[in-house]
Amino acid sequence: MKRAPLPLRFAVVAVDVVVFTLIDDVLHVLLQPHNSEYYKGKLALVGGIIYESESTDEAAQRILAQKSHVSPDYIEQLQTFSAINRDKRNRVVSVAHLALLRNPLDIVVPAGTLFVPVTAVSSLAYDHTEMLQVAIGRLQAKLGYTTIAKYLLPAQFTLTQLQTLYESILATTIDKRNFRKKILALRLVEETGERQSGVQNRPASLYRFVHQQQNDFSLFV
Amino acid sequence: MKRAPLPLRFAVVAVDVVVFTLIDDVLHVLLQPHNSEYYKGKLALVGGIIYESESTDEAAQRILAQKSHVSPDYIEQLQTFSAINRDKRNRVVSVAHLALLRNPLDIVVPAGTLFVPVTAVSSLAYDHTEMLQVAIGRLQAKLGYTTIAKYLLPAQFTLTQLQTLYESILATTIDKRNFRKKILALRLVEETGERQSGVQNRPASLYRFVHQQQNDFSLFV
DNA sequence: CCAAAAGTGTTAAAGTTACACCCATGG
DNA sequence: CCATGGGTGTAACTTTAACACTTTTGG
Repeated sequence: MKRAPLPLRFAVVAVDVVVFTLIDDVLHVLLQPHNSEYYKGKLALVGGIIYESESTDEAAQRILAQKSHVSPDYIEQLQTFSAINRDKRNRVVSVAHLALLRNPLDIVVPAGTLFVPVTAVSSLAYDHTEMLQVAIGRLQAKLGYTTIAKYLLPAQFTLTQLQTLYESILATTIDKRNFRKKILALRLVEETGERQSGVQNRPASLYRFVHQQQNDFSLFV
Repeated sequence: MKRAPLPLRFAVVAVDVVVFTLIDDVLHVLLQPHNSEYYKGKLALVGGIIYESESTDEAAQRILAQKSHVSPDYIEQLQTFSAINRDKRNRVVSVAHLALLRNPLDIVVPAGTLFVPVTAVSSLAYDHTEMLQVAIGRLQAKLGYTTIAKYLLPAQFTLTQLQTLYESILATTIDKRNFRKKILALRLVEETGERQSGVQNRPASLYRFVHQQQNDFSLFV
């Protein structure tokens, strides 16, 4: 009779965070040089081991702050990655998170840490390339039925900024008139009464997201 | 200066599985009496500790087979639950899974284990009530844009069976003509050429799901 | 012939798509 | 006055929603 394998009593539970932000209307992800002997020369998502005293969401926040000085405007759990050899050193089960950051340029990140356009990311350490793919898919999907975009824009923004965000992240183009009709008809945003200044063309009206959470519409058919 | 807390070196990583199945067109969930000193008298989802040699998905399959003799037709990861006191005995991080089972009546489950209509479930052990809620929400959402329903129906089924499945799980009613038009227009299913037998009314045509995965339509606006 | 469920079409309303020009501002 | 991006309406088409009767079978 075969002996049953042992329960995994000493699992390392980690979190990894895919932090997205917009720089010049282009989606960037926060990356760091990994600090292990393997995967030499590769970049990795920001991640680390959870403490006894915190949930994975709390761990994600803490690790982001400690390792990258980033304090995201939004965070949610993405998916747990548990392939046996996903980390070549130990058995590590990692809970991946998706985070969004509004003002990347206000942050002084540690040396080596950087924001990379997602289209320019080549292969990352561990299974982080897969995590990034899952995160991009999730962000794209959620743009369609939530107001998650608000965590990538300033408190006040123009409808053109909002449209450009959608076009950039979804890699499509959208008709300006139809986009504005839809967004306004759904009452996702409201005018602040203010307008742009310091532009050398007609200043656009500034909008804000309406406060109550709105997570059940459908922007694209 | 305050000492930093210790990394969690001895986390227990568990899986819990929400197994859904249809019995008499009603959604049921697989439950077992828990076997810990706490939560006396409460039912719990099927769950257990992962092995060193398996991913969480593999663990979910194994634990289901061992503890409930169930071999599901579909399984996916749902969400990871990591609140510090979610298990009163130890720090346990649990990766919840959603599973679907086609033929519950073919299975002889162990004594105590049972399928309970989801509407009849009261409070479960641990955070399993929350897991069940998340699972129901996920299943409902996925009915709208995937062919996940196929894992709850026999290989051949009538359009009425399919519609009843939707109505039952979504707790709505649907117009028969509109439902059939939509399902057929999307080419989600095709006629097998066979018909019902042994019914004392006009026998319905039997359909099967078209093979290729279809995960990007929208059934309900 | 009766009971039971299967199967089928049309119309009005709503929503979506495609498309082009004038407006306001700063320099 | 020019360059730049802001802002706006309509018509064709597609999709959705509402609605009731005839058909086929077994008993």
